[in-house]
Amino acid sequence: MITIRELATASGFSPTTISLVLNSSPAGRHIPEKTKERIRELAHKLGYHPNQFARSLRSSRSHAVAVMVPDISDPYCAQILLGIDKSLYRSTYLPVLIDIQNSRARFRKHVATLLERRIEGVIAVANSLQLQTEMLDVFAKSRIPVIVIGRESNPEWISSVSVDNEMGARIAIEHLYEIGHRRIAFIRGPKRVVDSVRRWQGICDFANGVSLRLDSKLIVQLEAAASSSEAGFDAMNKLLRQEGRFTAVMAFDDMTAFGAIRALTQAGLKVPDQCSVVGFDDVAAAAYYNPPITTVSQSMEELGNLGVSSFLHATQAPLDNNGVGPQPVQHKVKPVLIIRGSTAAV
Amino acid sequence: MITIRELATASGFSPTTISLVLNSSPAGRHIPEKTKERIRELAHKLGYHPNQFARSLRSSRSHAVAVMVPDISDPYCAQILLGIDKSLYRSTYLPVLIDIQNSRARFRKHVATLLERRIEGVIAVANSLQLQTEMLDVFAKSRIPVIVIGRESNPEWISSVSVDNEMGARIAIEHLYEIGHRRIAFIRGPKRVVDSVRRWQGICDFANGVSLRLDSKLIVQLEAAASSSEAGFDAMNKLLRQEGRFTAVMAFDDMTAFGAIRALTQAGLKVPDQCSVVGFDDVAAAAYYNPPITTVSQSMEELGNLGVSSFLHATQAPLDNNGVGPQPVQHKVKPVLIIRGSTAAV
DNA sequence: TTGTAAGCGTTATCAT
DNA sequence: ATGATAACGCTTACAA
Repeated sequence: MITIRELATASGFSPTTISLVLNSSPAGRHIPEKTKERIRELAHKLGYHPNQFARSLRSSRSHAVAVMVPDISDPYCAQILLGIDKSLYRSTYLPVLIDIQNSRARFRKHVATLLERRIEGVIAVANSLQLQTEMLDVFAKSRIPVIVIGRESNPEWISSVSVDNEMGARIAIEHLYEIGHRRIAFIRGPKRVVDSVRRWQGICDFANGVSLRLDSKLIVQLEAAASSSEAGFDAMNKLLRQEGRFTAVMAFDDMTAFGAIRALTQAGLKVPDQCSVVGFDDVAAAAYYNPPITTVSQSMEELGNLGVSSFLHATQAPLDNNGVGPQPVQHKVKPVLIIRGSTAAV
Repeated sequence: MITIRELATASGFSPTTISLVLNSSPAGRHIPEKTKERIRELAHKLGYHPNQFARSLRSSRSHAVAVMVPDISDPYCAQILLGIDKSLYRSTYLPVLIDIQNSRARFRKHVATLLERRIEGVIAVANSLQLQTEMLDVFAKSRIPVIVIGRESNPEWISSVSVDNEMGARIAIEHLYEIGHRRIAFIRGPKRVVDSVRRWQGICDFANGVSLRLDSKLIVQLEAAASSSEAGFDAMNKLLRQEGRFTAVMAFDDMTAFGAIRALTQAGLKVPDQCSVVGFDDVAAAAYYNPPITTVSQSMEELGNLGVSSFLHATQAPLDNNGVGPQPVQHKVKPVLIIRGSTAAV
């Protein structure tokens, strides 16, 4: 691997000149174009690639951001990652993907790694509240900005990007209501997840507004911390076993909806003809499920984009701000209803 | 951020001693346990984290591997990533995730980044053949080992981990045959994809063996390079429009199968009662699709694991090998049939 | 217009 | 048993 000094000897110029040219430094503005040309050419020909370690060591800038996900195989994460990656690609930052695997031990081991690599920020996708707090402590101590993407929640003193869950739930139930559904069943998210609470709030608000009665028999509560299609399947079966009738189901999220639809189908009920189902998230599979499901889109790619902007903003800010650190920003994006084949008029 | 020198002054020892202790270097074996204890404690108390840049600069080892995926939001990648990540976690290597987004421009820009960061290897998931060749040139020049995971294909002079596609296709059709299907339709993968060819080979072999006739009317060919549920949907409709009857469909992969099932359902045909469908890959969604699909499992997590072992092997090898570089290894894993709800006896 | 030299934080080598 | 020193490759004052 060729170094700048070798390049210097090879070209007859000094390392300084090479450096100035290759970085287009303002200090090198008086170097004649011809020289620059020659140097660049030679660098290319010899396959010179500046050593980032040396560079980082000198400049104490790593140009790396940690991107933390609770579970990389979660389709919810995938879409957000896509957005993050696309945005980061235009910046000078390289993402260091960290999969926490919902394990505290892993989290802790990774923290050390990240600090050693001097990452300049953390973009965390939908971490559990507990991890967040811990994260804040440890990264704040090193003045590393943390941006949380995904779940609404956070203390005000941390930057976040999330969807307006309350509004999302409202537009979903509104849709069902408008196409004539009155007896609607609900699969509520786990109580400990903030999103569940917000979404339920949206539902209650709407129901109150139009004097729609929410029948407690038609409400099941998800228990496990993580949502899954299995949980949705079980919940739906519980709903089917009780006597109350319903024409539509609002699932906590898409995964839950998938399970619910399977249960419905297995019970011989056609979706959407005999029962409508709506999800939440607009996970990739929502579009190709059988049937494709009507859902509330979080536009997760955009969440990712916004997360990156927030990070970029945060790293710039210290310059403006006299040592206090940048003000955290709370982005909240508007959800959009995507109508597909899992809902129909009664 | 505290440095080793600050730690030295704070502790009263020299940087050398600190380094020896913190790295448990053999050279430090004569340092009394008490001293070591004290140093470690202080390091922890002051939150000392060795600067990896300095370390890498000194040792010219980055402890980083590039993990290249063609498209991060592809569920096929997700599972493999999971395996890679889990294996890498136990090693000293940090993955640098690179999403190529199927774009040559992105690929090229990233190559520079990777070389600058002195990554020690590349684990590439299912890249198109063209990119592979290019990759080999550029990385081979820098003696960086490349491992290709996923699609069977490669020249023998490159390490790879892939599933036995021929066998996979065979066990799939064998399953259909055993439960009584004789008129089987096929959605073949794109011609340019090596996997398609292999899988088709497996099918023909089996058909020959049992003298099963393959009706050309019942074969549709996917055109686009990438498989998608939409393509499967269209292909299935084409199949439905022609007059030949069939009781089962073998799809190129799971995504195709999803689309096919949707088309079948929309046409009023019940899966599996009126038509069985098998996929290939065992993507996560295969388990929670409606109905859950019978498919050939590539055990992608294991592919990921094997990819990492191959990489680890390759980086170790130069030591054994006198400068020639390690022998590439071709791993081929056995696929397994996962029987779920999309197939039934005739 | 170009070059010299110091220093970023670590660790390996050689002293003491 | 511990310490001084040089070197890894690069950037940037400062000199020329």
